Amino acid sequence: MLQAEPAYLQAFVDRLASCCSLTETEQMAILGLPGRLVHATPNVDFIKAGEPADHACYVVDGLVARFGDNSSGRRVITALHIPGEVANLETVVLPYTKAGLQALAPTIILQIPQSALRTVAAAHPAVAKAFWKNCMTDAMILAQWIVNVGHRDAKCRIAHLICEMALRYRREQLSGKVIYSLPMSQAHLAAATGLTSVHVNRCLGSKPNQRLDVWQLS
Amino acid sequence: MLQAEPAYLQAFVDRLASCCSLTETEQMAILGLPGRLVHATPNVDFIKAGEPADHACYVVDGLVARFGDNSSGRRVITALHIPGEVANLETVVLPYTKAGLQALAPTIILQIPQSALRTVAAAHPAVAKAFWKNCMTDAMILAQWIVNVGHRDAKCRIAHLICEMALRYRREQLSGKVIYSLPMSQAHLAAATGLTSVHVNRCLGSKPNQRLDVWQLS
DNA sequence: CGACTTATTGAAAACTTTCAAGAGTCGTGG
DNA sequence: CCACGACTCTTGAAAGTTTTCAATAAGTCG
Repeated sequence: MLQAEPAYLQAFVDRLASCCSLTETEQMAILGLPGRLVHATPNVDFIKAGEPADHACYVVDGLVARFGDNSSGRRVITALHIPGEVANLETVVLPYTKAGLQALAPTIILQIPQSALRTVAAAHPAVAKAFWKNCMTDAMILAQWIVNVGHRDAKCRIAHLICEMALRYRREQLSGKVIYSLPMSQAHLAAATGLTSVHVNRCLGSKPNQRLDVWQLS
Repeated sequence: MLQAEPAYLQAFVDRLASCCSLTETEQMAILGLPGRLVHATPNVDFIKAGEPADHACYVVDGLVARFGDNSSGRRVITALHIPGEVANLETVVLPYTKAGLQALAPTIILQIPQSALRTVAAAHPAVAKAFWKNCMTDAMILAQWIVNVGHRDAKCRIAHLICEMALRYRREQLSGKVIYSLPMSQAHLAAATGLTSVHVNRCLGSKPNQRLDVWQLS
């Protein structure tokens, strides 16, 4: 397990630095984190619910979903993670997760050992604070998600999800327009919005040949 | 603003210590936090959405709800906080909250200045970690809440909320039975489950004189 | 008592799911 | 190159759930 060759983690550092000030040293400490690149197969959990995670999962490319489970066996998406995000940073303080992690499309993950993350956080209080803040930003997104899936009708849920993801992808874009790919099936969208895939399909008001997976907002 | 006379914060320390080891010194540092006791009027925001919070709100007695807002003006409960919890500990790293905080019943709040919390966290890394962990526990509850309001039918949502609160109150109880009071109106319950108050009423299968606010589970 | 909030009930309307079936897409192997 | 299987998307009709609207009872507090 060597240090990742290209600076995959630069996007993560940028994300942290955009809301916390980090010194050069602190940024280098994060960039120097060791990691192992793996491919995640779509629709197969690469982190299983209930098992301790010995590494955090940084999304290099693709799309990752966090799954919960309603009591009747249906799988529920509670969060999405796009490239540049760590899907389970909370495991640094909470090693046992009740949620599973799964790629929705072919995805590249950088596995970062917990031990390395803890070492960096302990050595650099500002980094620990940035991690904490990053986790809380994710938590605010969870709260927004509750409003979305619990208190809006079907069309608004879908529209809101698409717009939320637009905002999250925007940080990577230079121009005013946001063009992004959301490689989810309608069934995935249903699991993320608390609807059936049939109803998602109807709400999308689909005409033949309409595609879900590329969106452009101005 | 003197140090709170009785050890109101003992319950919070116990909560933190139950999942993180904290030394005597660290526990004393938390117990020694300054604070001001205030009464919160029910159904009036004591923390307003969008304003920076210069203090964290520790619930001494009563019940506090965190509110979001769906786009059509309906208020939505995204979290509940019972005595012994800090309702907005995340403001230590995220001073601007998009959520409002409101008491659902007559409630006593201990306002703890952010500056004091930051000082303690900076001086004691273990305390900072405990705070972080406590925040992430709340975030896991948010994820569970998504499953509940987004992916279950009405009866299950209500039942699940009542059971969840039972588990959270249980830590305060000595015996095997859990007896607790959940001082929410049916309209509050509706805002917490994503239903209408009319439907909550029907699901409770109410007969005359049935009371919502005291539950007993064995 | 009187004003206010909360709880209750019915009937119609709206929304969403379920079930079932058919069509389109994609990658694999014969 | 085409057939096949697996998965995704699409559509209709019936059934089920939840909301809306409206009105009445019950409870709380000054």
